[in-house]
Amino acid sequence: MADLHSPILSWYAENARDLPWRRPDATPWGILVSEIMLQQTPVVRVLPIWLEWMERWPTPKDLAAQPSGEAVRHWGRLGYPRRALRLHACATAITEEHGGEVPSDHATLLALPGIGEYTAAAVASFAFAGRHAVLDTNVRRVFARAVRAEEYPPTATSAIERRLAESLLPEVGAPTWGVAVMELGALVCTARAPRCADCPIADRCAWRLAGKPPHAGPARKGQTYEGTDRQCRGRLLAVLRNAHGPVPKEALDVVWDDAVQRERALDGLVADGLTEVLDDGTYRLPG
DNA sequence: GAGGCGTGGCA
DNA sequence: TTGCCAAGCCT
Repeated sequence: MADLHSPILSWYAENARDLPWRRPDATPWGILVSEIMLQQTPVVRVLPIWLEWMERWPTPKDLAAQPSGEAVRHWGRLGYPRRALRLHACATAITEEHGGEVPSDHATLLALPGIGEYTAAAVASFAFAGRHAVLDTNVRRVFARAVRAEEYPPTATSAIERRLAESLLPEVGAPTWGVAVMELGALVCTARAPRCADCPIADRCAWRLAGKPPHAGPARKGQTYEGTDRQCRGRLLAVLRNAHGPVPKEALDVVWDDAVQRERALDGLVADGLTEVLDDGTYRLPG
């Protein structure tokens, strides 16, 4: 395989976006928050929320001092609000068990709520200059195409992908390499309409050289949303976010017609810790 | 390992 | 218009 490092690193030096969590003054906490917010969520939607969080809660201790419901409220419409809850739990664990400092060790990060394999590697790498393979959807797609001549990576991350990513990890400069490949996947080697004309490794991309064969395996399942419990939960939680105190149940009833589904969704929100029922039967974000 | 979990923009 | 997709994690 022809070398990928030089062209990708050169491309990144010229084309990297100026994102606040990539600047030299970004703290490990800021980087951790950005990684959680960016899970399944585009940069443009994360930016304003991240800036607000950093001003409001510049350290883990600041967030831990607030009720978890405040994290959910200021999550806004980022989606997957359980992430806000887990970030709050993260802040509490960091404050109580790690002296208020974000851990630098991959295994310790992995043990924190809401932090999985990818996020642990990303924080250890980007915040602490650790040498870890960061395998997110962008990196997996770039390698699937450039090396394996496949349009898309498999559904679940495989051992083969991990070995490949680790074998490509430079001895020096692993963090920049990781973010560079991610950026290439995000801006050029995109899922739907890759901009091969702008790609620094187009001349050696196995998938392009093979004539860009379309994805062969089983169709990748798309997720429906209209009419699901998820949509219902989103509407219910939006009511609680926008209220500044407890709301009567009637205020929730009006946002979803199907009573059976509505009750199920509401019970789910309570079970997940995203909603609290008070003694008088009103609802609010966790206080 | 498959399914659940929000939201909005774009091809 | 409507699926598809976006720096995943947890059960």
